[in-house]
Amino acid sequence: MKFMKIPAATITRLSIYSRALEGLVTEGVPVVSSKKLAELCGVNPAQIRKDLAYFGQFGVRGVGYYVKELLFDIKKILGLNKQWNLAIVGMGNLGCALMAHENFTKQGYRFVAAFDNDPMKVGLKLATGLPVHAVSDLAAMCAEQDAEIGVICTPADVAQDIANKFVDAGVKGILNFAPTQIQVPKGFKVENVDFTVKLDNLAYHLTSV
Amino acid sequence: MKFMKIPAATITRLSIYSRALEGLVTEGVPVVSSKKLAELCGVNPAQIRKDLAYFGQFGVRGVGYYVKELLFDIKKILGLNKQWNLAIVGMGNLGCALMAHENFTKQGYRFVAAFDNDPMKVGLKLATGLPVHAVSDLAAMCAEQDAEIGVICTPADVAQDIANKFVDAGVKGILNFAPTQIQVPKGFKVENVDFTVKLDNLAYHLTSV
DNA sequence: AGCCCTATGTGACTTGCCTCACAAAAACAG
DNA sequence: CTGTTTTTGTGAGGCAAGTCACATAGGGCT
Repeated sequence: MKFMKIPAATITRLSIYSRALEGLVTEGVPVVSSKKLAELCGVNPAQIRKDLAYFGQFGVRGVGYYVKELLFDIKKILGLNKQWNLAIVGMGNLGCALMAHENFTKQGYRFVAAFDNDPMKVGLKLATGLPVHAVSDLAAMCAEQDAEIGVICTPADVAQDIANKFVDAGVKGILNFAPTQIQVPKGFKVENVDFTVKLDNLAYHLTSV
Repeated sequence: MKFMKIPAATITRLSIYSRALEGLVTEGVPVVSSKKLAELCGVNPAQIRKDLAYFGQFGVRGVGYYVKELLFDIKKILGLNKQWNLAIVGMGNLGCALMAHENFTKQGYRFVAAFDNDPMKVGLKLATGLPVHAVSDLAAMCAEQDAEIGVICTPADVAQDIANKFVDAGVKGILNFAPTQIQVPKGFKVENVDFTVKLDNLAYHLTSV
C-alpha cells in the first residue's frame, strides 16, 4: 500500500479492535474473521479490513486473523509496546479516581507525577504512594520523571494555564478532562475527554425524537 | 432551510459553542461574531454559521450574534431547557467522582438514583445524601425517580448486563464510561466516554512522529 | 494433485461533511 | 436618503471517509 493519510477515526477504531481482541484472547479464541470482530466492535467488516490495510497485511485469506498476532501487531502500531509516563494535575475527586483506575495501568500507562494547586493537598501521599507536588514544580518534576503525557483534571478556568506549563515542560501530548478547548502550539497533540458534551448529545437526541 | 440531516458533529460543536458563550456571558460581552466565536472554539467561522443555519437564523448581518440570546437558543436546541434525571451504576472511585462533579449539576443534569453490586456499598449514603441501591432494584427505582439517562461506571465485563437492565427499565439513553462497546436496540442512544481510546490515540501520534 | 470453499485485500463508488466565496441584509455616517 | 462597511446566510465545489463488490489467495478434503 502506498503512502496514504491515515484517518483519525482509524486509529480510534484500532484501539477498539485491540480491546475486543484482548477479550478474545482471554476467552481462548485463536482465530477471528473480520465479520466476527466487526460485530463485537459495532462496525462494518470492510472497515476493519481497510483500517488494517493502511498498515500491512495481517490476515490469512479463507481463514481470518490470528487473534494473538493481530493484537500484538495493533498494539505495536498504536505504540503500546512501551511504557508511557503520565503526569497528572488536579487531584480532586476525578483526578484521584483516574489514578486509581485499572485501565490506565493495564495498558502500560503509568503515573509518574501528581500535582495540585491546593496547599492543603501538596505533600500528601496518594493511595499509590505517589506524593502530590506543587504546580510550581511541574516542569522540574516532569523532566526528572520523564513524563511524556500530561493529564489535566483541573477546573476549566486554569486548564489553559496548566496546558502551557505542560508544553513548556516538554511533555509531548495532553489528555484534557477539563471542559474547555485548549490552545496549543501546532504539532502538539491534545485529546479531550468531555462528558458534558456527550451528555448534551444525549439530551439533544432524546429531545428531538 | 429545508429538512436536512443534521451531522452528529454539529451537535457536538453546539455543545462547545454553548460553553464558550457561557464564558462570554460571565465576561459581560454582549455581542460576538462568528469569527470571534470560531477562535474560541477552534473551528472555522463558516462552520459555526452553517451549524446554526440547520436550526434557523440567529444572527444580525453586519453585527454578529447577541450572546445571551444565542446561548438561550442553543440550549433550547440541545434540550437543556429542562432538568435531566440521571441514574448511575457503579459507585467506585470514578462513579463517586462523577456524582460530585460540578459540570453535571451546572447544566441541569441531576442524579436521582445510584446503584452498586457490592453488598458492602448498598445502603450507604453518598455525600449528596443519595443512598446506594442494589442493582436488583434498578428497574423499580428508575421508574419511581423517572430516570431518563443511565450512567454506567462499572467494570467492562458487567457493562452490557447493566445496559440491558437500563434498556428494560425504560431509560432513554446511556452514558457509558466502561471501556466496552455496548449493544443496544436500534433507536436507543449510547454515548461512550472512553479515555483509554483517547490515550491510545495520543500514544499513536507520539510514536509515529 | 486438484477442486471447492471461505474470507481477505482492494479498486470503484457513494456519501457526507467542511471550506470557500459571494450575495443579501442591517447599521451607521454623511 | 443614499453609500459604505460589516458580517451573516447559503449554494457550489472539493475532499475525506465509509461501503460495496469482486478478484485473489490460502487451507482442507477427496
